[in-house]
Amino acid sequence: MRVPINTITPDTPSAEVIGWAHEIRDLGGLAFLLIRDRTGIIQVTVPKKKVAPEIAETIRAISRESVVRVTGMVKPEGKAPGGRELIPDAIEIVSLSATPLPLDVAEKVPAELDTRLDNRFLDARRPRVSAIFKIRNAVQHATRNFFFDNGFIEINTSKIVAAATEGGTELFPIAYFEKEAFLNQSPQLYKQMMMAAGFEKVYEIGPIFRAEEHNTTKHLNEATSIDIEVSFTDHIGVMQTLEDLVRDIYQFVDKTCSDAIADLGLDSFAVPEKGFPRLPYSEAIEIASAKCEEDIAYGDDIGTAAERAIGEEMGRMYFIVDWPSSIRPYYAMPYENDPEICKAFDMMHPRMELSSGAQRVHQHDLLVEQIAKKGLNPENFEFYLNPFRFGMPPHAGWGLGAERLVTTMLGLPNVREAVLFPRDRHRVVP
RNA sequence: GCCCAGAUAGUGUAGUGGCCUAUCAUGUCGGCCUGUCACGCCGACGACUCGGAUUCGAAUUCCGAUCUGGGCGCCA
Repeated sequence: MRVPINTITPDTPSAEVIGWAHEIRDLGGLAFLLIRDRTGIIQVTVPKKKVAPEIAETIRAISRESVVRVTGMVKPEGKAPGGRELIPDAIEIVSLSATPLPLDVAEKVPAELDTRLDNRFLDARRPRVSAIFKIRNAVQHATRNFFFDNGFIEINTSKIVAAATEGGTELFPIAYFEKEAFLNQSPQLYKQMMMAAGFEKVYEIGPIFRAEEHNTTKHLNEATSIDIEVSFTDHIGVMQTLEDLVRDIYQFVDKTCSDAIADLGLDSFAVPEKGFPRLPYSEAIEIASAKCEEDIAYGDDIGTAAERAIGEEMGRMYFIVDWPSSIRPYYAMPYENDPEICKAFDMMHPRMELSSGAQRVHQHDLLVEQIAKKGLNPENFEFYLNPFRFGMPPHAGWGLGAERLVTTMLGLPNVREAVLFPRDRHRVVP
């Protein structure tokens, strides 16, 4: 019976392991074979004169990264990693690996991200890479738990749509029989429709597609969005939900992923403290214009340099609130007493934006007015506007970039590190 | 969309016109080696992205193509 490598202790009498040949060190009369599975590494020690001759022969035939099965006695051994080693009774090559390897799994020689992504299955054999995806798994698990516990309904909406929901962003056109269709850039419209459907609290974890030709370490053309929409609340309410969720995710990762965190070599893993500051846009602009060379004025979008300057000043996760209505989408609810600003927010990590959301406009006529104000034709929004005519409750929501959350949480240098098979400007394979 | 940079063995690199039959590491193959843990030692193998130009001579300069990385804008 095969056992996971990390379950073998110095007290284990005997074991069968199946895993990948991580390294082979042949000293002549004595050989060491390191076997790795997803739980850890164990050393197989082969004193060639004391084991069956066919075992010594098999050892010579093993190439690195082959899948091998070893059964044998476990011996406590201070000199071996993990304080134990395996003395083989039998070794079998289950699947021989070809040589040379396209990249060095043992990480003696680094590989560039591009090489790694071309050979992602090999790259992901490296503990520091698989650790990222174990943590990503915990992030999504914690997210689903959080929403389930808080009475949210998970929805799955179509990624094939007839038109843009928000405008602005470029869409990927696809052939849909005799019609033109697109890959969806956001579940925004569907979430809002479910408010009209009376679901009250919904969330979706799903892909979003954006055909923008950006080329940065924080953009993807296919990303995973954690999206919520909640009725009978406002932006303040969903901001609190967002802060609670993010802290909950960090706590869950902290509690359940200590091995993965250690594999990543993180010195510290800090759960963000309660009470993310709510920084009004106008104050954010003041900080940015004081710290940045370039001219930054009220009404400008917050660019990369400004974002960095403000993040430095804040030094923790924070919200930017009370944005000018002019630079937010038509569906962001303007303040009743000051329609020049709106109930929209961004949630920021000092490094980058993680989420944006708002209380939405739920009044049909106001929405038409807002669409027209943006220079868009309300007639093109029939499909979107229809639910607003038949009893749309007040509601608010946000979208949170799952990859960015993981990237900032783990201090990864590039958002592509947090995606198994990233899609960017140049990459469609594998 | 705009801008910048880069492309050398399987991998990661050195190399600013002749000293390049191209450096180093890792790897692979062969040999030696009984406590390695980046094992060590000896030997071998393996590369200048493509096309054009300049030049007596190009990995190196220039032009074009292809591929790649990054910055900006916009965004999650």
